[in-house]
Amino acid sequence: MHRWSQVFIPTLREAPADAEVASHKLLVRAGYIRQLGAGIYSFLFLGNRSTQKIMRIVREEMDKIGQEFYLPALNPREIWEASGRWSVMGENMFRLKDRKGADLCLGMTHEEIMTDIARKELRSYKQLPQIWYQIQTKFRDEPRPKSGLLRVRQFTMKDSYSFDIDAAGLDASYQKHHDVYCRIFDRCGLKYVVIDAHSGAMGGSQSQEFMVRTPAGEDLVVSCAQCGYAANLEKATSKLAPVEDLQPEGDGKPLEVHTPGQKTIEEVARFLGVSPKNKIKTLAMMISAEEPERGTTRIPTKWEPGPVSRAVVVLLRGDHQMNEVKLSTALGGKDVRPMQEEEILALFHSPAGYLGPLGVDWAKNMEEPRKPILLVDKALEERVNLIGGANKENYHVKNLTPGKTFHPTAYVDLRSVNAGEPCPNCGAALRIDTAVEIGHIFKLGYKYTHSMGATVLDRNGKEVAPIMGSYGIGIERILTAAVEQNNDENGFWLSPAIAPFEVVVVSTNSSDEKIRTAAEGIARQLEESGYDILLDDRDERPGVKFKDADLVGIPFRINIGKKVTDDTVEVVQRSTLHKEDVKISAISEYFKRLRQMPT
RNA sequence: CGGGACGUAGCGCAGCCUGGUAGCGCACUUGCUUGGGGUGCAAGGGGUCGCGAGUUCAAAUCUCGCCGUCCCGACCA
Repeated sequence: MHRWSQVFIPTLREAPADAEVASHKLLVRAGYIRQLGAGIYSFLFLGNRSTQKIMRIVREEMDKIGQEFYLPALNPREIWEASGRWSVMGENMFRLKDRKGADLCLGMTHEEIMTDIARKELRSYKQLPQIWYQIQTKFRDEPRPKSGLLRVRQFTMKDSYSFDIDAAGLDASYQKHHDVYCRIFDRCGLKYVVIDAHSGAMGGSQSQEFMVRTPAGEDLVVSCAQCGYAANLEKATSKLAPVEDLQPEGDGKPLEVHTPGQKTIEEVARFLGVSPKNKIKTLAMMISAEEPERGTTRIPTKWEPGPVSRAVVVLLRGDHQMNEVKLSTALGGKDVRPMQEEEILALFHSPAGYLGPLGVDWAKNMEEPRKPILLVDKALEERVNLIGGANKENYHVKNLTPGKTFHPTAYVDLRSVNAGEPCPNCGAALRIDTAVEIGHIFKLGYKYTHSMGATVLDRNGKEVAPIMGSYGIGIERILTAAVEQNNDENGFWLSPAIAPFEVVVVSTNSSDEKIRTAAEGIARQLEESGYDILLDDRDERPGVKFKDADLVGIPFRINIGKKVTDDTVEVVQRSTLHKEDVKISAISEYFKRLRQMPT
C-alpha cells in the first residue's frame, strides 16, 4: 500500500504555459511527467506505474503469439548501411561517433537488427514461422516535437517482426498481430478504429493503423458510422454522385473559347455558365527522377532541381482537391513539388490559369522514360465534353474527353475525400476526424530479407528469403490517448488496468482518529483482496484531497468521513462522478463487481 | 528549414516602452486556526532576471550575437 504522505506526487494547480493539448497539461499537472527538453520527458512515480502496467498488458498478450527479445538501442553504422537506410533515414536519425571515430546511431526501429539475427541464425523452413518482439526505447530526431507526449524524440515502442516461409504464413502472422493488438487496446480501455493505411512505396502489400480519435491528433481518419469503413485520408475513397456531362458543341472536336482574364475554376465556370464539376483542374508538378545515392552520408533534405527532374501533370474534377500522398504513392514514393513559373511556360507554352492537356507529348505509360506524365484522376474516367485550359492565354477548350481528345499516361485515384461524401461501401455520409496512431501493423514483404541477404532452405532444399512483417505499438501513446479520451477540466481517468492505482482511499479528516483508522483498515483490506491502493493520509483539508484525487487518473475513490460511525463510506466513480454509500463490511465485494465494469 | 511568440523563484504572471532598492498570486517552512470540494491569520525561506558581449556612472530594462522552449507551415519509419 502506498501512502500519499510518503510518495512523490507533485500536482500542480496550473499547467505550464507551454502545454496546449489536454493530455500534456493534465499529465504534467497530475505529476506523471516532467519535461527535460523538446520532445524529451521524464516519467515520475505515477507516470511510470501507468506505463509499466501498459507494458505488462502488452507482454501478456504478445507472449501468446511471440517471444520477447531485447535488442540494443545503440547501433553500428554498418548494419544500417546493409539495408540502405543509413542514408534514407536522413536527419531523423540520431548519429554519433565513438572514441575511435566510428559511426553509430540510436535505433529508430529494429528491422535491421532483427533481420541480422535472422540471416545469421535461421537456416530452415522448419524454424519458421517466428515472431520476435521487444519493448525498447526508440530515438527519432523529429523535425518538430509537439503536443507533450504525442510527438517526442525518445519513446518506448513494442515492436515485433515476423518471419514466414510464404505469403500465406505472413497472412497468418499479420492476423495474429491484428487480433492481439485489439485485445491489448481493449484491455487498456481505449476506443479505437482500425484503418487501412497506405503501405507506401516500399513493396508492402497491406498495412493497418490503430487510431484513437482526438482533436489533438495529427492524422486524418475517414470513417463511416454505418458500415464501419475506415481509412487513412491518404487511402480513403468515396462514391461520387453521378454528374451530368455537357452536350458536345459544334462538331464535337475540341473547341477553343475566349475567356479573357478568367483564370480560376470558379471564374471560368461562371463565365461559361457551367458547373465546376464539368471543368478540368490542371495541376503542374515536378518530381525528382532519381533516388538518393546509397551508401553515402549525403542527406538530400530538399528538392534539388536539375536535369533529373520530370514533369507530372495531374487532372482533377474542377471541384476536387489533390492528395499529395496519393500522388507520391502513384509515382513510386517520389517527392513532388509544384512547378515553377518558367517550368510551366517551358512545358505548356502558356501562363498558369489556362493550362490543359492538349498539345503536349505525354508519356504513353508509366514505364516510358523522360516524357511528361499525365495522370488523370479516376473521377474523370468515362467523363465527356469537359472544359479545360487551352494552353493559350485567355482561352479555354470545350469538348475535352479523356482517352479520346487526349491520352492520359494513367488513371489514378488522386483526390482527397471530403466529409459528407458517400461511403464507398454503403453510401452513408463519411466523417473525417483527427486521430492519434497507437499501433501499426505492416506486411513488409522481402525488403529486408532481400537487401540483407537472409535466406533459409525450403522443403525442396532451395534457398529462399523469408517474408517479413513488422508491427509496432507506442507505449506512451496509449497513456496519452487514454488521457485525451477521458478528461474534464478537473483531471482525467484511466481504466483500472492501466491506472497507477485502482482506488484512492481518502480520509477526509486525518486528525479524526476514527476516520483515520477506518481508512487504514479499508485500504489494507482492499490491498489484501488484490487491489492497487493509494491511501491519502495527508493532513490536508478534504477539498484539497478531492481535487488531487480527481486530477491524477485513478478510476475509483473511497471517501471516509463522518458516516464511519454508521459503518458507511462513499465510493466515487471518477468517470461519472457517481457517488454511492457502501457498508464497510461490503467494500471488497463491491469492488469485485465494479472491477468488471467499464470505466 | 521558413514564419511567429516567449524566456524574471517550483508553477502562473507583472516590471522592460521612459535604465537607478526585483515584485504579485499559488506552492514551500514555522505557529495558531479550520476540517466534505484548493480554510483563515501571522511570521519566514527561496531569484546567476536564459547565456555572452556591448552602450552607460549605472542594465531585468537599451544594442548585437548565441542558446532554449512553444505555436503555424514544411516534414513525419
